[in-house]
Amino acid sequence: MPELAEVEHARRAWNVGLGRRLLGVEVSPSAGRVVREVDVACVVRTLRGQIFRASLARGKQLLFRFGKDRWLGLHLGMAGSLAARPPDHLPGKHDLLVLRQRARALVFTDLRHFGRVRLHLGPEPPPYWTALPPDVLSSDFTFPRFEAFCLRRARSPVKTVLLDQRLFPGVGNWMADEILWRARVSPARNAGDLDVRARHALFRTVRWVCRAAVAVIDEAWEYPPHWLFRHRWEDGERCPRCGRGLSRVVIGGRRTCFCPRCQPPPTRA
DNA sequence: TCCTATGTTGTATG
DNA sequence: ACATACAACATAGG
Repeated sequence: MPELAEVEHARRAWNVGLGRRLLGVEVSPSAGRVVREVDVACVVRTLRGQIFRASLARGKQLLFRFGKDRWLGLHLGMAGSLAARPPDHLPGKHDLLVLRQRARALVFTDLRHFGRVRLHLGPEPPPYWTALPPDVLSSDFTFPRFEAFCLRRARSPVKTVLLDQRLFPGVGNWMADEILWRARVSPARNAGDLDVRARHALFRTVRWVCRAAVAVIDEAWEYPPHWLFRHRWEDGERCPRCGRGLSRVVIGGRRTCFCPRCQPPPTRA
């Protein structure tokens, strides 16, 4: 379930092992697609015996440091998760990576094998990491930058633009719907056609939803009933704000749920 | 059997 | 070079 908040949750799930040594490293024989750009033997050789030193998350990207200069990059794909298990954990079918410590096993599970494992050696984080765009909650996520990006993607539906990780790292399919619903912007409207009110609402709401989602996962672990999240998954549900029946369509190849009353579609000229 | 699913990427087209 | 659109990837569950 990896969007921004779940990725952050995954990072914390491994933190229980910080400061402890990796006694063994196991890569599942079926991890071929996920461990596709690194040699399996190299992963084992690089990480085994090292102490787990740091964990970082940026958008949907995760980075873990072992020893002084060994970095493990993870992307959870569509259905990946991280967990700490008992030390004698027997790897399940989709446990693609298991890092053994004395007191626990740190496990990367990926049911759909859309995730990605990377490796980097050096005192600094890998170049791709350093080049990642600013977090939406950082001070570098500015309104002018947001506006310029909307202009660049002027002919795309705003729903599609919100999924662009170069500007909205961490925003995924359900978060994009949540943002648009709260900002009262139709997902079908082109990014270049947004009026100034809609642009401000979106800019504010992107940050609000990202912050709130992390807080919810941290505290309650369940999104409240007044979130669109709880109502977007099947046909026939009602808008938790106005009670009108929700619409479900496909935009840019992705399931999109919105309220036709709160988010009136663009009127065609 | 067919459809769906919280994501990215390669390729084709304009 | 840039923007846009979409099939493809692998798997499980309804």
